[in-house]
Amino acid sequence: MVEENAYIASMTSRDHALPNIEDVAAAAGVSTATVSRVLNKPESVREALRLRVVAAVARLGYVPHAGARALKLQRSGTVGAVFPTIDNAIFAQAIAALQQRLADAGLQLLIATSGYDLQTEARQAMNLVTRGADALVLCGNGQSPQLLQFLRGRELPTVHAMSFPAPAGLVCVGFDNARAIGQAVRYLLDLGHRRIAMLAGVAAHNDRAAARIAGVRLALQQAGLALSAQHLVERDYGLAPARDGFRTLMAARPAPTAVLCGNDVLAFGALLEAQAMGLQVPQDLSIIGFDDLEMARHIRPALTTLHVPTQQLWHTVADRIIAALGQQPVPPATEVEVQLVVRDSTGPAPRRAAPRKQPPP
Amino acid sequence: MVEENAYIASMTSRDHALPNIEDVAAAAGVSTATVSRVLNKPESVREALRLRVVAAVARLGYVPHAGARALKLQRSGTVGAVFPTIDNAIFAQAIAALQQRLADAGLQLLIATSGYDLQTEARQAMNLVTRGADALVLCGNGQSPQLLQFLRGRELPTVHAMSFPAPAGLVCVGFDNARAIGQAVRYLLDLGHRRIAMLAGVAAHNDRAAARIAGVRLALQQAGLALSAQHLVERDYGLAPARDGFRTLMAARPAPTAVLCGNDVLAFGALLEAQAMGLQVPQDLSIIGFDDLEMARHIRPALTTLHVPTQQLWHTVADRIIAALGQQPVPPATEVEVQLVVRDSTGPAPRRAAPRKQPPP
DNA sequence: TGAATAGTTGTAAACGATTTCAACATGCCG
DNA sequence: CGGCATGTTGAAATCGTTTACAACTATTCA
Repeated sequence: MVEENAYIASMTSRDHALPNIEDVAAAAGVSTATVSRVLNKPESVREALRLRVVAAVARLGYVPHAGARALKLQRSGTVGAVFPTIDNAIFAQAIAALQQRLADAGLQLLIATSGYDLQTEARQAMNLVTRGADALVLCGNGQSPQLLQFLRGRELPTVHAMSFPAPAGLVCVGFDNARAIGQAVRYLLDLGHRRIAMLAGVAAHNDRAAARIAGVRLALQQAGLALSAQHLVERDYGLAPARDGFRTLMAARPAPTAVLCGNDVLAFGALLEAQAMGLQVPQDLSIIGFDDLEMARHIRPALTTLHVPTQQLWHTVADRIIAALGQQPVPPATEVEVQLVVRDSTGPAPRRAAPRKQPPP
Repeated sequence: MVEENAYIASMTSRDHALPNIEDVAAAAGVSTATVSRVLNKPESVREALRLRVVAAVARLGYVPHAGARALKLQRSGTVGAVFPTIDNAIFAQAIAALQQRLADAGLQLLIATSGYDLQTEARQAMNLVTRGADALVLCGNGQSPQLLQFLRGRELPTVHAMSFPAPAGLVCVGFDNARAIGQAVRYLLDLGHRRIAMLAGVAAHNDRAAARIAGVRLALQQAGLALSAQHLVERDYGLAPARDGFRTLMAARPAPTAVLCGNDVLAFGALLEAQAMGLQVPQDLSIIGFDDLEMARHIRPALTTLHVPTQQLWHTVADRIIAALGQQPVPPATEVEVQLVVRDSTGPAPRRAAPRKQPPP
């Protein structure tokens, strides 16, 4: 059966190239219109013919040409997304959730990365559009003006994820970074901490990192405190930079009794470096993260952190995209809830001024 | 300036749709052929004309239609890759390296995930081809027969990553999983360990996990030992399953003095659970991972593991794809070197039979 | 029986780019 | 000044689909 079919196939198909819809039509003895209908609206063609066509498709191994399809339909079934990096579990999960939901709607995700650089983000986004993306997903709302202008000109459905609210005219799904981290600050204040430091992401070119710093500033200010310059360091999101940054923070005098971290990766670095320095967490020092990665509940001491409902957030992003592509109305701003999860890396402020060592003269 | 341009644009372009190459040609007063040449082979058109065209392109915000281009050129400039998951740092790094190198060659990466399921992998791969992928990257060489047949029929350049060698006719870049893990086994044997257990990935539907188990079996056998059933558990790659699996292994009697893990994530789980159980690593128990993720050198005790040159591996994968698309010869099999990195999670086998507790009767 | 209707199928015209081929202009040489 | 090579440009065919429209068949009802 199989050999016979293969033989027929080799007789009927043009042997120099991939099978065509025309080849299939010829093989099935119908017109190309019928083949197309079988593939796109099967119920509109008679059972007998349909089976003949399906058989021919299978026999020739026919796959419709995506480009031709996109050309005729004026859409590619493709959604572009630009992430700062892929090498951070929070974005890996984001991609997984986004892709999954889009795939359910028959959409393919195109991914690009910006390395936290606005120019690169703009280039990559335009590149995705060039490649035929029907819609775009971006992180935050700190895009370069020229990119925003470009998108406005194209009327391309775009969703800004992980920020809330967004400037007028933009569709966003996310949370208020400043307000979210305020919860953590107030929690530390309630525990009696007064010397609170921040190990932040690099604010330049990253609106979320900047918002988190601003949130800490604001919450401290509301308690009559300030975030002193020496109690704020910014580092790239990586374990090695985090450990270095943490060491810098702990060299400040007076040393902080609590360190708020811009994300969980920074917090893991801080935790590990604290252990290496012989500090007891949370007795000597409290540490708080942001994101609630899987490792946060497994590491010892388990990390107190701000839980971001990543899956929900990115599923919602996908839903907004799907709605927009389906010409359905899209709510301009959607907020997801970020909640403090208290685990074992935070505790009451220590009584002593500086834990353990005295500063060198 | 900007407003003026916008005004002109709105006058000259068909206002109902995106600008066409014809619109650009009209705006510049040239033929579509010239516009195309300016975009693809600029040196072949006179300076004066070229500038007129470039200006028109900018003014209209023209972007060539990817589908039309793919249709005419019979290639999309797109490479598909199917990963088991994205939510594991080893694959995140892989994607980053692959994407970066492909982007340098003007190629866009299309990503899909299989969830470690062969049927899903086949579906996703075909989906990527349908979407116009010019080439394919797959993990391992354990693909379903029908997928392999489909690919043969299409003569689609395909690279199998992370395995070596590959069956005849397949192009692969990777390492010999069994041989690699053999190094770790021999190292443990040299340290005096005799009761060596394995916390493996799920072998069914994952040729790499299976090969690693086989490698441990073989290396033990060469030393006159065997991997007993109770000293092998398979778990999904996640911290929670890893901890559960580790607990199961340590309940075996006699308890193992060393645990080889199928990858670093499993090893992290084992390490954390060991600490939770009050075991001293490496005094009571040695643990070895596979992959050498960034966390491996930061976690305490630092993890002894098999270092995989991920970046090099995936850059090479990209190079193979680029060569194949450029009609250049492609070496069928490329091996990268996996090396044992000794850190602090391994040590001499303890003298006592079972660490700490005695087995219940 | 004939006409109207509903249900299938085919013909052919787009969709938007690239590129062959021919036409034209220009510069050079004899 | 004629002929030839060289360099630019445009007209038109082509890639593989989808779909509006027309054509045809079968069914139903008067």
